[in-house]
Amino acid sequence: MDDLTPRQQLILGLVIREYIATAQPVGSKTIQEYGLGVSSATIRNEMAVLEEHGHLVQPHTSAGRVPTERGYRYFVERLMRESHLPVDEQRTIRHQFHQVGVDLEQWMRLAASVLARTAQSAAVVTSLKTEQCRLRHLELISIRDNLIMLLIVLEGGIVQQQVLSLDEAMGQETLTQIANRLNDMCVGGSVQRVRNCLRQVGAFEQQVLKVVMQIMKRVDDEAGLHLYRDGLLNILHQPEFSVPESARNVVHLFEDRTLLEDLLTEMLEVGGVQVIIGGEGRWTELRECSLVVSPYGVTGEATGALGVMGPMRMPYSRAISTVRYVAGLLSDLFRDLYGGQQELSTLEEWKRE
Amino acid sequence: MDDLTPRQQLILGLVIREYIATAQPVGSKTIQEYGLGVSSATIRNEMAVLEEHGHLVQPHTSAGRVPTERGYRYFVERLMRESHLPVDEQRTIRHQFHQVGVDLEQWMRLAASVLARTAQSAAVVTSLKTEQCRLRHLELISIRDNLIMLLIVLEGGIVQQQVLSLDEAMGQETLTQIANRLNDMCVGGSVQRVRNCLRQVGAFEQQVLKVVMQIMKRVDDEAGLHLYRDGLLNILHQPEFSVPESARNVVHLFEDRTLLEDLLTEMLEVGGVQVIIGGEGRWTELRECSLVVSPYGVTGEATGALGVMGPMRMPYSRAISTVRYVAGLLSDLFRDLYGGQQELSTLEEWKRE
DNA sequence: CGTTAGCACTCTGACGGTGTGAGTGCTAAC
DNA sequence: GTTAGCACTCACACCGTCAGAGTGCTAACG
Repeated sequence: MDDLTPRQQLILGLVIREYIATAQPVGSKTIQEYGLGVSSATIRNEMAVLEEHGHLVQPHTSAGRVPTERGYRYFVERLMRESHLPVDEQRTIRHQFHQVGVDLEQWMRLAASVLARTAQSAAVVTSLKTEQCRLRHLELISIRDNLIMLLIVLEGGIVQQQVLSLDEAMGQETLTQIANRLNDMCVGGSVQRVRNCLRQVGAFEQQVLKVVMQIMKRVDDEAGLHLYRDGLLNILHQPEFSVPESARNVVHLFEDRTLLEDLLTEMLEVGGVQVIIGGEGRWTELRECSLVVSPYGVTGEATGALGVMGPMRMPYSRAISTVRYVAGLLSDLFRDLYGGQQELSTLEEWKRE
Repeated sequence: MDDLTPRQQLILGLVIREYIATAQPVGSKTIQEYGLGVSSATIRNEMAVLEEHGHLVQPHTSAGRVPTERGYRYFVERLMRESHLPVDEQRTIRHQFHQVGVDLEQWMRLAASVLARTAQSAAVVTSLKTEQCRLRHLELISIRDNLIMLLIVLEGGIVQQQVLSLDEAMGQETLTQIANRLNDMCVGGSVQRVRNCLRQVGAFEQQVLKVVMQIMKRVDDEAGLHLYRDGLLNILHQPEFSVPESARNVVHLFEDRTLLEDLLTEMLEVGGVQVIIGGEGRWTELRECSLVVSPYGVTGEATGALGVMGPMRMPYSRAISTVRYVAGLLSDLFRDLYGGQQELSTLEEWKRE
């Protein structure tokens, strides 16, 4: 059903490229100027066919053609040649990441900023979500009399904190001893392992471990997910958002955490760069927008998603290569943190069973 | 120079209130309907005077009047009666804060959300900045072979992390010992105190302490400042931002960290709720907007700023009472964390001198 | 049968003129 | 000092017109 003649493909590709560049409906004359060697009438005929197939539409009679959702989809999947980000841009980006040192939060913020700037779109990056998080370290710090801070470091450098109030005051030394004991028992373990430790300790320790489990569960349920955003302004410059109504719509999309979270976490299931065009029927909220997203991180250990958002009329090729490159770069950086460690800790787990 | 007759004040107040409510230029007839007992001609005369004084302007001849920056300023300082947030709203807000438990980040995020919702504006909250931060705890955690994480807890629960790579691998036990030793020496101290410890330790410890100092300095220089934002959509609904150009302008303001940071940190100098109307000549970027901001936190220990942003035509009374209430609430919450501790730690510092 | 020149047709968007209504400033009377 | 009355000024909405872009259709061509 979706078979177009080579000439139709060529014309469809040209129309889409032209429309992406100009944001104006494309007429047969314009296409003729590309030098296909046929008259505008022929191109009109072909365009009429493409319209029948649902790849193009006219905003009104006697206007040029505009790509449909389906047209873009065909373009992305069959007409576009995948390209790589120019090497000098790659170098610039890598350089920026190396400059900030080893800091997860900075990385993700930078990733959002780089994506936004390079793809000239709005960018979103989720924080890492561990497949099933493991405890790396636990610390109890006295804040004052009966207030203490529980600090948890998870595999891969995620730090979580929680203030607890005690019934009776405890000194820092006592707390450190308790923390050391709990560390010895639980480090490297998942929520289940921590639960198993519950029976072997006193009442206070149980209380602490319960909070630890609660936090680990929260991280597992991605409730502690962070969202780093940047470049909203870039897409507000696009002509499709000069109508206040649609501008508000896109700002809403971008501000609403839940929608983006749902969308991005769903992307974790499949690998590689995904392109969502105009909501693709499923996400009615973003019928005007397209997204290019990709998971990143270390499969099976900790993953996140990142992507760019723009109008349907988006320079897909550039967006895709940017997203792919940044996702790969971030993954490499995190692999250095997780990397060898992963094998070691699963080995440990396996031995104890 | 700024003395208006009581009737002029009354009319100015009514014009501003009406304009805030309707966003339409206000004519003499409209004011007459408030029942002042004078004719529209009289009101016109008074309005002409107010225009001479620079409190009102006409967008064009034969249009109603619109308040100027100066008019709003007069209104805020002399005509508006300060009110409190209704008790039931206060209760709702308090309830939300107590529900999330003790978590700085959640508090600030919630504060932004509450401000945005209650004042129907865009809201900004900066994270806390310690006057001169003090080390509360320091931790070294082995991540793998020669990668370790340095974890620093500062007075008031601010946690900072940094990954370090070592020349030679070190076990967790060694690291813990080193951390304990450093803790004993430095806890409770400022950057200066940490510097004093440098001479008394070995090469590796020196390296660690240098990073600690670097991070503490960064926190002192507010470079690690976080910005929590919410409610951009609220102000995009305002008619003044239906022109794409000004919509972009306000999004830019709201997205640009540096500008907001500068503005908010400047507010830390003075206490109480500040109102900035149309940039007040100094901030050309926000000539269309007004801000209501307030510092919060514990004076002399850790402070931040929060506020709302909207069009000049802003319901100042409600904005001010909201900002004041939320700032007070956050301060109270933090005082519980810092509170008694403050006296204790300054005492400690003093004893050691 | 595919291609093309020619032509009639349609629709948008810009332009200009007109009329209405809101709101003003001024003046003269109270 | 206040007010009624009036002339005046704009913004804005409403129309009709016109040019231009682009189409679809038809008939002729190779």
